[in-house]
Amino acid sequence: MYKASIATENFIKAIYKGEQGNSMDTKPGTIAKELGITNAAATDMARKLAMKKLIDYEKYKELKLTPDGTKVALDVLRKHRLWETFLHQVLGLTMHEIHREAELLEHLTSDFLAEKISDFLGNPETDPHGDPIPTDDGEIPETDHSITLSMGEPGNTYKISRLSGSDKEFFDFCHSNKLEIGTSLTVQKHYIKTRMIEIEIQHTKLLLNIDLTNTIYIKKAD
Amino acid sequence: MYKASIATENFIKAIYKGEQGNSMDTKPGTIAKELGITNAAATDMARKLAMKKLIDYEKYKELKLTPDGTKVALDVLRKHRLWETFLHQVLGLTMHEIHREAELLEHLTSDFLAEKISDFLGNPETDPHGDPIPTDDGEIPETDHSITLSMGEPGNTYKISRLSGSDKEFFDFCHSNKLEIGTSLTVQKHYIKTRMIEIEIQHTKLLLNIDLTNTIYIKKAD
DNA sequence: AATTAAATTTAAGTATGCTTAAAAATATAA
DNA sequence: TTATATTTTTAAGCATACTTAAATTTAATT
Ligand SMILES: [Mn+2]
Ligand SMILES: [Mn+2]
Ligand SMILES: [Mn+2]
Ligand SMILES: [Mn+2]
Repeated sequence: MYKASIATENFIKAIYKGEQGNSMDTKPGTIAKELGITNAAATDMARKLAMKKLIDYEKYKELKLTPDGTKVALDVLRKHRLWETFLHQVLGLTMHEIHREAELLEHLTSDFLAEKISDFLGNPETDPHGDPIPTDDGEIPETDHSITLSMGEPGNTYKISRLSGSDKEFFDFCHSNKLEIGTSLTVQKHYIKTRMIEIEIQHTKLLLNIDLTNTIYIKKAD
Repeated sequence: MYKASIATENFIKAIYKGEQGNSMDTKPGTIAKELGITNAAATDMARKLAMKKLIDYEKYKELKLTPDGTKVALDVLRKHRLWETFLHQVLGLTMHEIHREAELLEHLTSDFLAEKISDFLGNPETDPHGDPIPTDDGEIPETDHSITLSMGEPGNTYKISRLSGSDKEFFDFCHSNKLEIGTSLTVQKHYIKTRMIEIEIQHTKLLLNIDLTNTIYIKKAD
């Protein structure tokens, strides 16, 4: 299988993230900001990846992963989430610590080692954030049916299923406001103009920014 | 602290290895062969590292690590050996597997994570090969007093303390000839011309090549 | 629709880490 | 000691992954 460089892997992962979530697109500028590089560098990389058939690239259009590119993304994502699970369960690292370390380790982890970690953990389907772990042949266990909190309907009650942020601030905020995986919440109201959503959780009202609620996933309480 | 690239870390580690063991020097050609690069590339890298004050470099002389360079070497070596110990004890990887994986992971391991691993393992002083693990402030626990098997005196009996090879062949050979850490052996005779050493181990005579005995360390049985 | 703003692309340049080929220095052997 | 072989260095070049600055295209405003 094609082995990409660290820069390439991070770039492709960023495109994948943009293709999936609703919080981000796959325009070069968006990818550039995500990775902390200039727009020029992103365009440059896009041209190179297009030549390697990892993305489809038309000038001034959004970047799109090819099947080969998607395979690279899922491979790295699998290793990322296996490391997060492992570091959390075995070494007891916190939510943002596991992400920070996995962001590095994911790039120098052999398929062999990934399998060993997966076996050790009992081949888990989700990581500690609730994100699904792709299988070694690039399938995503999407028995999930969760939606982002941004999509929650007013009046309905849900359980939090995924916290897909990455930095310390995000997890600190979630923790101090009882936004934890498994906790129930009721969506109250959408404020379109101010891009806020009002929820009630643990008898407390919260007004959350859409950018935040895009990274929080919920599931109908069964 | 200065963060070196992967290529730089491997290069400096190779110099360190040459400075320590008796099996290798630190001439550019030797380092190049060790790393699988050309002599030209090694000279090139030597010039760059000299500018960064990580090595002392005089043309046509051996490469010598500065104190800063040695610090880099010990930092990477610490992470390498912590990973080897961890992967062996927790995931049950074999001797050559742990080396292969640690050779990669060592470069993308934060000081933070290294400490977590060390703590988890109870701050071990040696890795599964018997090699000492440098401390986080760059000390090597050399309470060891072991010598290479090449230095063993005829008639004396020793215990094997370290197996410092790295590839599968090496460990397969050691295993099938009972060359394991802790096993006793008696040095019989040195053959200078043919560069062989005769030993007796588990009632079996073995004739070993000097290149091999340079990577096997022994200690006077106490 | 025309103007302005923002995003994207191109161009030129830099640092890293390699390569091959040729030149220079050192080591080995006759 | 001189010739030969080996090692080391220099030189030129290439791919990756970035930068800044300028040109171009697209998007947003008036
Ligand atoms: Mn993560
Ligand atoms: Mn990463
Ligand atoms: Mn090793
Ligand atoms: Mn390495």
